[in-house]
Amino acid sequence: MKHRVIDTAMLEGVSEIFKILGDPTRMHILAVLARKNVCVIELADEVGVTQSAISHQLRMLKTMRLVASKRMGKRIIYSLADKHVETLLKTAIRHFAE
Amino acid sequence: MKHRVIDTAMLEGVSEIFKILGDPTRMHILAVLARKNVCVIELADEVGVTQSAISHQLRMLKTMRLVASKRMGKRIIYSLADKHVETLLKTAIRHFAE
DNA sequence: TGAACATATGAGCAAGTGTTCATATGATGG
DNA sequence: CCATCATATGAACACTTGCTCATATGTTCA
Repeated sequence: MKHRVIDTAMLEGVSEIFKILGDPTRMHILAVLARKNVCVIELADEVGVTQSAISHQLRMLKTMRLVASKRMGKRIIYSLADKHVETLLKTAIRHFAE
Repeated sequence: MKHRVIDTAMLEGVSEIFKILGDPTRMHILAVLARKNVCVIELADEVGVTQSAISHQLRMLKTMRLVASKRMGKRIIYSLADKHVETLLKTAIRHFAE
């Protein structure tokens, strides 16, 4: 292996973010949240998987700081963490449209 | 499940691209190719995995039309498929830098 | 042509992933 | 305060993934 020209840590970091986005369910969750802030049950309904599956994925998305949450009455409302995430999503969609 | 507002096929497509980018080895390959066009052996050397592993990944990257190849003497030189891929990579890196 | 080099491929395996089911935890409001 | 609703969590699973090893397939040029 030659002298390293490329920052490995950066590669790991970037690919980790891509990996998160590389799953249809998570992508769907983010796409819904890009349109409106909703609770877990509504997410499950929109995405079409169980509440449990949504919860598991939300935990991951939250750990990676892609989504945020706040309690509203007896619901917990999820939203995109920041504009940054939104930009990333929209860029991706634009790129896909080609 | 409610009336579908989001294009599922699009979600699948976009997340499929992200999935490809969501692996450090593939990311590393693309990062090298963003700097120069090289043969399989040199890629293996730079990335630090076996020739076989590189070949397997290159096949995937080629199928997804992210890289292109052309024979030069006894070597096969790989390169990024187009500017489009390059843009995607650079965007990702910029986003990661934050 | 054929020995040597470059790349591709297939089987097999260990590790990782996303889902479901069952259940726990937590918070609310009557 | 406690029944109920909302969310989170853990175990188990089928499935996928990326790697290695061995070998096949090309390609070149002496």
